[in-house]
Amino acid sequence: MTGAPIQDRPDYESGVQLEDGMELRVWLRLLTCTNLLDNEVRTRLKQSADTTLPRFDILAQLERHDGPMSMGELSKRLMVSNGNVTGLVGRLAGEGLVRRTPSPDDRRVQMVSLTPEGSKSFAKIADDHRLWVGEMMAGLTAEEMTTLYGLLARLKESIHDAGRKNTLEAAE
Amino acid sequence: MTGAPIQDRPDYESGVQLEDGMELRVWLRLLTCTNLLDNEVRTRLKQSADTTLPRFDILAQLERHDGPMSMGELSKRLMVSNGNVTGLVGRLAGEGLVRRTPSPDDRRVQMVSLTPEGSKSFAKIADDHRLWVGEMMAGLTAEEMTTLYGLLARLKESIHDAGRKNTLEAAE
DNA sequence: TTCAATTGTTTTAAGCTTAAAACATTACAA
DNA sequence: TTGTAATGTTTTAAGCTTAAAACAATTGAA
Repeated sequence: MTGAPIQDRPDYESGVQLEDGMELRVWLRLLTCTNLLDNEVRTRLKQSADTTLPRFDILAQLERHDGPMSMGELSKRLMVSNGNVTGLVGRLAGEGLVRRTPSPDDRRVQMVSLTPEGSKSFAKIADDHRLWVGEMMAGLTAEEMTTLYGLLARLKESIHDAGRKNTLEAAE
Repeated sequence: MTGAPIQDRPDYESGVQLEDGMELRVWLRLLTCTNLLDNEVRTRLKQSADTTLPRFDILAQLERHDGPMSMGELSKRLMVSNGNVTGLVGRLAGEGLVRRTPSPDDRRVQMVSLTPEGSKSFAKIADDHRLWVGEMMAGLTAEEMTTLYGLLARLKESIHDAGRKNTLEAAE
């Protein structure tokens, strides 16, 4: 045998101890929810389009952007390393979803753009994606979603503040 | 140059479109928050203990568990593949934090346990970890955390329901 | 003009992750 | 008892990810 496929997802909450503080518990539950959703999306992406989230993210950026985009621009927008983009775009090009062309202005630069197939493929996947996320949130009322949205904004700020403080300390 | 180190984190919200529904927006914000926190933790883990989250998770499981644990048990608890555990435990053993011993009862089974250094290392890291998470949530009031905790529970249920429905459909 | 610094990209080495195949051992049915 | 099925683990092939090094081209200061 080969061990059960990892369809079910890490539920970090299973390890919560009595003495753990509220912060840790909120964090672990946040992680659990995100993993559940994230992995559900990845699984369906694989099943229904035989693709991956990073590939989809690249297509999404290209679709949004008007006209071709350089590797560096892609890397910045997606906030992943240059080398990462090199690999992903290479694979997408191999699948015919994306095209690479040297920039006429600067011979260092590679411009990337969607092929017609890439564009078509993205449209279908994006629709599905929206549908899936909608399904998975169907259990929340509009009000709950609004509240959650607001609380997450507060959390985002809080994390940013902590990160900033940490950076300053490290610079001392 | 080598491209900026990826300290800052994917902020998927930057790509949100006007026509995107509330569900998608909540999802992207959730993803952003989790990535921020997750990556902050990973960065600090690397800085302060030169280790990684998966390694830490293994140590945590072993610490919680009373006595040695088999590879398969570890794999089940952490909900990662067997092969993954093989690699992680191998690296931790190389660092002297963990020990592998063949089970006396069943010659297929490898038992894993913390070494004294592993135990000591874990204790320190766990303290730091708790501290970091506390810091990053410091901007939320106790009430906000409670509300968030509750909403995430609802979301978790909702995702589970959707996943179940999907599985049933697939089985048709 | 020339050459050193800067900028854009790719390559490399390493770790994490999975699914599937391979291997080793145990359990159990005939 | 014997051999097949089941179980526990490792190996393999592939993709994602990063940081750092290498490479290529451009910019700009002497």
